[in-house]
Amino acid sequence: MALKLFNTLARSVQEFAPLDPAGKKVGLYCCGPTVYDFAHIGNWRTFVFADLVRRTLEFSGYDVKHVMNITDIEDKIIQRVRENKTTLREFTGKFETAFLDDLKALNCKEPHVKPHATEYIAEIISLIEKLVARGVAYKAPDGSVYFSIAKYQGCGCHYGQLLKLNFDEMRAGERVSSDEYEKESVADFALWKARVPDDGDIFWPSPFGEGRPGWHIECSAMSMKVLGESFDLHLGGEDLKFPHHEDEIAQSEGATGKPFVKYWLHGAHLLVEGKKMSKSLGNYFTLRDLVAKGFTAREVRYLLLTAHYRETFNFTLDGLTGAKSALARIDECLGKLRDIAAHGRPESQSQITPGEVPFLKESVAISLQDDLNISAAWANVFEWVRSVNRLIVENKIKPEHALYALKDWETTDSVLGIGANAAAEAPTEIIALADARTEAKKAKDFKRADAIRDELKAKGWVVEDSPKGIKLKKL
RNA sequence: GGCGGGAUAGCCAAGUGGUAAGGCACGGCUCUGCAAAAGCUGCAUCGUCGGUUCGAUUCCGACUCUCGCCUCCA
Repeated sequence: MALKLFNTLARSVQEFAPLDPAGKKVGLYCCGPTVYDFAHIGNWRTFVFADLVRRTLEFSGYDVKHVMNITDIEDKIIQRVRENKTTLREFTGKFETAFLDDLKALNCKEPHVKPHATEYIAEIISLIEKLVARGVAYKAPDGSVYFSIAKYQGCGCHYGQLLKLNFDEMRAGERVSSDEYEKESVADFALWKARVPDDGDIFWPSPFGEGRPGWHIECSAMSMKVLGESFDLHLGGEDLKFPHHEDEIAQSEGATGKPFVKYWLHGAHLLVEGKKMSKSLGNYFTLRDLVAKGFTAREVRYLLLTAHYRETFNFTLDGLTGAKSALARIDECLGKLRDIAAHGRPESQSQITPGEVPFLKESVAISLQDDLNISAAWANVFEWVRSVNRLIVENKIKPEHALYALKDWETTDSVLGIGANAAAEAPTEIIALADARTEAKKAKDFKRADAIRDELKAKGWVVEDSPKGIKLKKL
């Protein structure tokens, strides 16, 4: 079964076929962060989605080159650099580091290439020159360079590939009033922004005069430089369809005359507690905020991965608590398998073959190949967990079966990226208490045993009895 | 105003023209000294109104509500 993905260009689910004639190499570009602040949970949904796309491609056997840009020059950045009386590099460096730390905490695979806009000024300038030479860009009286949509369309190019555009019906008035630049047409967008006093020392020389790149041009310049003039996949949040991605297409195809990207994938936004996230509503969370509330990045990743990427997802704190329980169910099952694999169960008399332990990786692969149906994939996982638990109860899992099941899980998890729970080592004080409880139990002093159990719970540890002894788990 | 998504149990969320996956929460049973974990088990006719059909939650239309883009935005 082949991988199928929803291509915004076609507005439909299509079978994925890479540009590579050998059908092996895949170029993947995802619009990265603009580093002016800590990324919020909505941003993370998109990056976790991108990670799932990459992992699914790799799981399907493709050799993926994953590129994610870091936008380190932009209006808001300049404004904040000025407000904070710092330097561009220092300011953006801080948030880039935080971003990459969080990305790692969420177990997102690191992109192979992370180009910075400020390191691609030369490529950006040469791309703009190409557009000017082809007559689809012009220099305005204010010194900025704009992309002319009319000229572009005049060349027979199609502007509006990702969505239906109707300029007559658009709220053009608002655009004009909010725009301070001297464009020929309201729909035109800046490729190069002329230096203004507020920019301070943040500018670069260019054949068009001192200034800085516009917002969209960096992605065209960097993606084509790293992945070629035509590449396979370009991802981003749904809000980027227009104008950002549409403008990227125009700039790129306007310069090269070649198709820019074969498949465009867009991730939907999320709501938090049923409402649009906003700082004033108090439902605006960064990953750090959630960690401070006692949740783990692993739980956040799981929760972000419970819904289909094209559906608006309602992210809630209750949902995170539920994620903790759901993960514990998986961890519990894996822990039992590890115990069996490690110690064996000599009393097991069953003559089952490994084939009786259900396969997981195939069913998950099939679910994900259907336009990343992650919800169905989790259903596969939990059905597997129940089957395995049942076999364990029935004493039908031998060490070799457990090893086999764990291997199957490991392969499956290479695409889910949930990983193992960081099993906390109990401190000696806790172990001593647990031992005291065991002694009390032996003496049939259950009152004391229960009191110790409550004490352990108050200290954040749960003690479970089993035929093989006690087990301590961190709450 | 233009364009595009949604509305499925207490919550989150898949899916299908033939009476609805999975997770969380909740109830019952088994196991347990009691728990926990685990197993078994119970819990929805899919926003409203029409239409097509032998039959619709699934297709079509209308309506209501809701979210997004059109302006910086994941």
